[in-house]
Amino acid sequence: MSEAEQPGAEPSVPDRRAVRRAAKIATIVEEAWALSRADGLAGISLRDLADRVDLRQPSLYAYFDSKLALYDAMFADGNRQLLAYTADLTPTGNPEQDLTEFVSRIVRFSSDDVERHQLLFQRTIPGFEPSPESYAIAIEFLNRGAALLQAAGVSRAEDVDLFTALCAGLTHQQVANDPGGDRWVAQARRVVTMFLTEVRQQPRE
Amino acid sequence: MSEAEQPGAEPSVPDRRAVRRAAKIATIVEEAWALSRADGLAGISLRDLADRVDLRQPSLYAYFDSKLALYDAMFADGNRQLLAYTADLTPTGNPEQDLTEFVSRIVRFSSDDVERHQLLFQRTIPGFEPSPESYAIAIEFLNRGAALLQAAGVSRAEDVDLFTALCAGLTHQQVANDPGGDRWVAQARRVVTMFLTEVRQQPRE
DNA sequence: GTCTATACATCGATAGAC
DNA sequence: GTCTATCGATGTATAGAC
Repeated sequence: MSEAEQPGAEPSVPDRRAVRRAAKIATIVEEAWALSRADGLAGISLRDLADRVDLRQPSLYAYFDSKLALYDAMFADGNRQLLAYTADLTPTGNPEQDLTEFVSRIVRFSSDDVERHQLLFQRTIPGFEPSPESYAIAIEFLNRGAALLQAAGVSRAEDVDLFTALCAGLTHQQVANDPGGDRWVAQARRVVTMFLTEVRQQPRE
Repeated sequence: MSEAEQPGAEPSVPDRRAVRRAAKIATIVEEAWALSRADGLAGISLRDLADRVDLRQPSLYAYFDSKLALYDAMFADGNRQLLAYTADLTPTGNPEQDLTEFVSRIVRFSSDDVERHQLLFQRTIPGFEPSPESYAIAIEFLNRGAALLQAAGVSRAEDVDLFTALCAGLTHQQVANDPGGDRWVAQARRVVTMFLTEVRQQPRE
């Protein structure tokens, strides 16, 4: 916890400042999620948020240019959480098994936090569009799914479209009708099997 | 346009008033949809809405107790539109064909109006929950779908859950990634065939 | 960076006159 | 039912001290 500078360690000072700043931003985003769970995603008040992080409302502008910029940071954060949520998945050599686990995770992830799901997968905040930097994280996740599909021999655009619709459908129903439960999570394997059977039955192109 | 009362036609006056009132409410709801298409569902301003229907903002409260009550009227209206959109579907005796047409209609309906889809199928407005009366209309539509499934020999809860997820997935992807288009509408038949094949392959209970 | 103080426009909602 | 007037809260933004 020493605040003393090491001689010759000059660059460490701005680094420490950057670390502190990043930590504060992380705290703000975390509290913003907490607020959204209480008042809805669109119901976040910047004054309430400032209270939670021991700041005055104008001081939030030292970290975010606008409320939409806060949503953008939350969007990036949520997508990073999604990547982390599926990070330990290692291919077993059985594509059907891998896809099933992948789908289960996605549905569970959405079910775990409805507001997060709303921000990541629904366009609900008027005027909000993710920045290219934040969107890149979302693309990274999509690529991970595409790689799994590729390993299962799925690459045609219509087949990929079908798969994304299946994932979206399971998550949507899970979130809307059984949040926190597993009524649709439980159908992940069935859906993947059904999907692969359908795709493999199509004539090769 | 006579305002004179007919002798002995006393009950017709409150009736006419009720009709006028209902017509005004219908106009307000219609303009609310138009506004939501421009500014987003959550972006509706009661002042803008009042302007569109030649009222001052507080006068809207003669028709709706709150903004949430307006959303409730829109929810009921949207579900009535959905019922009307599928009203001319008559069973052909071919359940697969009937289900396909049903799914196509649902997806197209959602694709036609993203904000309407958002209000009907997503929980996006903080604090909004449909009233029992409005929700009953939604249930009526669900029952229509359940009847079609029954005709196709589908009645198990897991199978119905799977079907609703398939519908939700197609509509979600269509709305999110190709609004107004038909990229996922075009997969309706494929999805229904895939679904019925899967369901009929399960052991009878 | 953070604060106090303040400003502005907009919002949903209410009171009370007519 | 409709109006005018007004309220409190909000998002947004800035000035200026420390």
